[in-house]
Amino acid sequence: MDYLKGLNPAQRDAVLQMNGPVMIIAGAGSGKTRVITMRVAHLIANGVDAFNILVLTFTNKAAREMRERIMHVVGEEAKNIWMGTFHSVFAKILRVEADKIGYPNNFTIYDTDDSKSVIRAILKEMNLDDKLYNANFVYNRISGAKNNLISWQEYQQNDQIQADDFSSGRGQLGKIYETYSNRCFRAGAMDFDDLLFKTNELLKRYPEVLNKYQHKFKYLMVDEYQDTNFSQYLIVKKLAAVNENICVVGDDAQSIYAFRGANIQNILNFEKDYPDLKVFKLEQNYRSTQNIVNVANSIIANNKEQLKKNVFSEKEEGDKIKVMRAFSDNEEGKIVAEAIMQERSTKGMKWHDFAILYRTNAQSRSMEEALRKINIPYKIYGGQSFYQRKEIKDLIAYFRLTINPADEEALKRVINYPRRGIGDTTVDKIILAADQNMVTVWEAVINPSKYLDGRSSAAVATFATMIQSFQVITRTQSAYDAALHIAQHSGILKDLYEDKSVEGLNRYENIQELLNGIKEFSEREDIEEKGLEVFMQDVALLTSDDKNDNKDADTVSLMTIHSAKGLEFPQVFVVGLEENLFPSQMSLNSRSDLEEERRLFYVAVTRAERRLHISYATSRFKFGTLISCEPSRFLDEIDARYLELDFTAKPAPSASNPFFDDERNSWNKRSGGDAFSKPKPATAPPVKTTSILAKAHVPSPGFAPSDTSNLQVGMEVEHERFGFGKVINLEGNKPDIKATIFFKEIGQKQLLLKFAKLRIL
DNA sequence: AGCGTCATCCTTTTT
DNA sequence: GGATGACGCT
Repeated sequence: MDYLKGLNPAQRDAVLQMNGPVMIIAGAGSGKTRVITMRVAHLIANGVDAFNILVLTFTNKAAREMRERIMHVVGEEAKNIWMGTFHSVFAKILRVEADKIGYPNNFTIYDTDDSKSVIRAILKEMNLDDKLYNANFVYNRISGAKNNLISWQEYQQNDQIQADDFSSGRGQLGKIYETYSNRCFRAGAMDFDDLLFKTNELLKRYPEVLNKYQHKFKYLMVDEYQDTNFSQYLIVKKLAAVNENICVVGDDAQSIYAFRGANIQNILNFEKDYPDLKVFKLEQNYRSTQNIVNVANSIIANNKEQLKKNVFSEKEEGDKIKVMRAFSDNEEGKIVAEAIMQERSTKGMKWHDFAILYRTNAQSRSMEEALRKINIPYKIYGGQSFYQRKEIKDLIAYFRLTINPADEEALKRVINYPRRGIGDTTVDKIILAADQNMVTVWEAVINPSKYLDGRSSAAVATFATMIQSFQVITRTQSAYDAALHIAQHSGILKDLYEDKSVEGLNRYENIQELLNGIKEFSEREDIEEKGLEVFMQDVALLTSDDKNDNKDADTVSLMTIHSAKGLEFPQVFVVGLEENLFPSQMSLNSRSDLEEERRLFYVAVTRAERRLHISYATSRFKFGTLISCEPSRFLDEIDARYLELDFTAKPAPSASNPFFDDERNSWNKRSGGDAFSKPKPATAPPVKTTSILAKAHVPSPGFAPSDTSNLQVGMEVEHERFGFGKVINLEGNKPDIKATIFFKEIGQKQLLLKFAKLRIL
């Protein structure tokens, strides 16, 4: 019972409550992971078979770390626990049961890119306006439906949904959803949402299957319960229905995945589902100083929807929270980098004691550049995953196609890469043929003479033969041997080897790295099946940091706040506290979205153990144009007595930026309680420039092109991008009149009048 | 067919 | 500033 030592009374009670429904409301830093770990250990110590325990986590990383920690307490037995993300656990179950719902057990998992690509193809075929039917929008709509367990049939029959779609002019969404579902089914593919949707279908249609897993998983635990969506909620509820040994752990204040369908009501209403629920609240924060906890509390107090709790710290009061202002995103990077440099040397800390957290991935670049400039080692987490790089996806697509030849997205990706003379026209014909004959696309590919004319059919036949040879190899050889064979004989390795550019070299190395990873897999001794097929089962569900984490490396960590959830660092820099960035512009329309942003800020702040720094910039590049920014409203919400303002940063003299006037500087310089509130300077519409090059021209306020039909030589004009100039010649007839204009900043240019946007001065 | 150039859209956030 | 798709040239 050693593991009970070092737990506070609330923690211990939660651990000891083995049976029946349990909800643990765990404030930030309150030892949540520790409680889950110990609770599992306690179950095992009391005779529960590890095979009967299912622990669902939110990330693979969380699952892995938890398994390790449990292993420390209970030993090897921990390996037998079912533990993983919802997606990975139910993908595993679906592989076993796939035939019941009409899928092959080697089904492909489509990632978001695959899904959107399918949607784009459908939109094109249906000839729909891709602005109204933006692929992203459509994807989210379908995803939302699936997360709420609305099938395409139900979608089409639901009056409310149909009314909504028609009133927004998107009446075809139901039809798109239908086609999308059929297309995925034909390809033997499930998207992320299907993994949960189809699990629900399976459990609903096959009571004996449900029964089997209900008895297998006698004890269920769900971490980050506040982030579950309806689909996940229902799976858990069904699995727990017999034994009701369900323990959910979460913190409503840290619910930050509503955009993905997470329903905060799942935690707020848990009590209604299980009347004899035992609730435990963990309120003591062991992570952060009092100042940090107080700041976090003062932020979250602005939210209406929340469970009451009183998070407190008994650690030292700690430093005040430092707020830094920069004049540009690049300068923000610079002051953050310098602050890290200084804190490290004066406090004798390590690089890995620091983390920089941001709202969007795009913000990492300015941080990276600044760190690199003064030689601070860093590592970016998240962002583009290793598995999302083009060359990796290409090779993986060959693997996918070999394992599941129905996989249309994989086929489209590699049928003509490397080049083998099968162009878009031919591919379109194949897909059309498959549609018309109600067969899989692969069916058409292996019988090209039936569907195509002689010339293109020969190339397709060669391709089909190649893939078939890969299938033979894959069935008989180890994952590594098969993978290497495919990399070589597909021509990918050769194609990349011949590219001697720096990027080409890099791509080649990435392929090598993937192959090395597969080799490692092939040499593992803890699994029996080591074929490529088995290796591939997890790949779609892996994310970047699931690969090589060498946590020993002494580097500063950079990541989005979302991916920082569950982590902690001695010193944290939260950057980009600006309106329209954090809170995100997308969140400003609804109260609930804004509250989610606020919870996200809460998560960011509570990552810090000892010292928290917050920064914002008064201008930044967005979509390649410079815009000016206002400090985030969240800064106003923090009780000023916990803050220390550091506005020492001066605009770099070289960056003589026309957009900062003294007037603007002055409102930011006022310190005190309302340091961030703005006397609403008549903010001109965001200042736009086209590039940072000196030649960039800023159009006059209210720039509007004039009617140029009567333009004469000698007139002075302004061009949106080229600036001011004088017309020195006109030639050509009516619609095609060409003007030669001499621009002050750029020099002479020839412009077609019917296209050029000119303002006559 | 294949390649290069131009235009457009984009941004949340992740399994 | 970057990725992706359309279009036009070879």
